[in-house]
Amino acid sequence: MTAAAPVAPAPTAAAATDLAPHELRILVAVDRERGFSAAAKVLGLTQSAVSHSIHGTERKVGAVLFERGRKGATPTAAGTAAAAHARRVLRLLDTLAAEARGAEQGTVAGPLRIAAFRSAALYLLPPVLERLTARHPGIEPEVHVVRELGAGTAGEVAEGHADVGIATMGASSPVPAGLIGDVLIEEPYSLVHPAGHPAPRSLPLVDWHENCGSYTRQWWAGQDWIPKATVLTEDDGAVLSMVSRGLGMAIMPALSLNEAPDGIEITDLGPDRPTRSVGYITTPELASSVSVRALIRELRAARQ
Amino acid sequence: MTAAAPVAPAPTAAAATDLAPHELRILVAVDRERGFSAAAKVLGLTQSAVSHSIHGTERKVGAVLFERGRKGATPTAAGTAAAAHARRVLRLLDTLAAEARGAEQGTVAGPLRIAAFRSAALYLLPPVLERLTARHPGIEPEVHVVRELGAGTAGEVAEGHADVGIATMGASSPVPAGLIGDVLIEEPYSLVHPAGHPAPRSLPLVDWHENCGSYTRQWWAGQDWIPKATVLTEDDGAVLSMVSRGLGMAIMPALSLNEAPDGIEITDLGPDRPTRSVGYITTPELASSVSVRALIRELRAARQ
DNA sequence: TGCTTCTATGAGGGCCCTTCATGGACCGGG
DNA sequence: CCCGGTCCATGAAGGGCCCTCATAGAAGCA
Repeated sequence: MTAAAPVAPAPTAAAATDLAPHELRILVAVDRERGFSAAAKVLGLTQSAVSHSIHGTERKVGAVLFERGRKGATPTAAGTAAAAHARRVLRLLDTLAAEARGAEQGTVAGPLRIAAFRSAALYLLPPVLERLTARHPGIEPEVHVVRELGAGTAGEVAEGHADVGIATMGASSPVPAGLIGDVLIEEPYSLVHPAGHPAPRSLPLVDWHENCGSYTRQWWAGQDWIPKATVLTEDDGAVLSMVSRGLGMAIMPALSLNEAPDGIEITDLGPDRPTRSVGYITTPELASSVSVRALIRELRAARQ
Repeated sequence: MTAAAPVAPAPTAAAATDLAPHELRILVAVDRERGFSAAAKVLGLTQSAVSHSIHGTERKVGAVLFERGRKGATPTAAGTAAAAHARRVLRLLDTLAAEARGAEQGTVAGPLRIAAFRSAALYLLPPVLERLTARHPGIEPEVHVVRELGAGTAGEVAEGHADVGIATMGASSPVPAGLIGDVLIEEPYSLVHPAGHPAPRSLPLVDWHENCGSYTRQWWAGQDWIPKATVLTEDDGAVLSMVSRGLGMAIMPALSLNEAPDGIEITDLGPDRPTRSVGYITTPELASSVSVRALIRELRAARQ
């Protein structure tokens, strides 16, 4: 019974496959800073530590995560995917502690990162968040305005930058693969034009980048009226500004019309008007988190 | 730039708040087993290690997670919430590695880890892998022979040790939960016995561990012939060897008969013969990877 | 009162992460 | 051309952390 037996120090070798939180943080930092040295500086570590850590991570994952070059490190496809997951894991670790503390006190607390496109952040979220924080004072919502281009708000959620996304959803792709969500409201498009204009339909159509034409394209196809010209602006706020100055007319969803200035007339397009769906998106693992569920409940209640 | 800085050994104290994977595993085990000692036994650890770990976890989380009592440990509300999150974190950590590998293979090539039972690895995979590597020279298949006991090849896939598993599938449980797959071939069992034996059915039945009797049990139930004795051997190779030496007869699937030595006679069991299904199993994440899809395509093509 | 079965706690050892030194590779300028 | 600058890689040494080994305390049961 002395120290004779070495008492197998590591009976299971399978444990060597999971990544520790510090490894995840290093992975995320390298992905963000695009370099080992830069990541080391941000983390307060040595470049050597980062190099060793990434090396070990690549061994455990079984894939090359970064392309090392003279100008730093650029993530491979595997590295990008791994960093996205790492952000989600770290986020979930944060909520674990926050919600465990909340469960002890019977409250709901912790940060809640929301990605939303501009008009949703300005006109849809404020009343919702007001009621949410009134009901759960511990929740700290944080809204990031994201342009609904490319992956958009859903991309922010998938990559672990946000917990919940407010997104426009085409009928074709309701929710991206690997995420979950639902439609909250279906809002109509209306015609907006300078007030008192004699022939608004003769003006050029003003559109903006985020307004993926697919929502209105089908409607246009059924119209015998085709605008002579189309002007593309930066965002829906700029569209309204142009219309109010008499420079054109536009087809805009209801959310964007909350900020309609004077000098603008809004015309309903009738029963066949185009619509777009606005919904929420989150990850499967966060969907069961208390704060996310509380937010979704308020969103649903607000849609009426 | 000299050694002016005191080189603080622990510059950040915030790192002390996140939970390592092994702590999460212990947390989940205690929640499931309702006791420190029971969890320790399951994890192959000491009760002391579990106690220390939970203590540290509670300190990091900032809440009491378990109510210690005479009959073990029962989770508090905070403990239940924490354990639920811990399970999600562990699952996300698993998918991290799997999806990173999948993303890497999405490019062109990479290692492809296949878990297969013995006879599949010896007689089913070689021609398939030959065509696969001929078509995709970048793919490096790596076959692990796994005994089809317990979780078997599906377990290897579920635990992230393999990308694709070749498994025998009972009609009852086609594919384990959380994994996806499909049946490739349905192969018949045949009677094998020493060549020229006057009364082969009077010999003892030779069976082997992996041959989960469930496939043939139903067939036996419909037979009026019940073997006098059953001998259990290590694997199907040993069964064939015993039969060839006249020590018994056996009911074996076609795949195992590829290596039939001389002195063995194979008899078809007729239209009501028992069959077993052999299929592939993979994870949803990897199912979309190029190499895995390429392998499955070749497997399907080979089944004819 | 023993026996059994829980958990708690302190001391010590080994693993692993980090730092410290290097070194190699590459680029641009004098 | 070489030299300084910027990357990352690598091997060796140190320290923190986690685990095991003891041992103790507490509670139920015969």
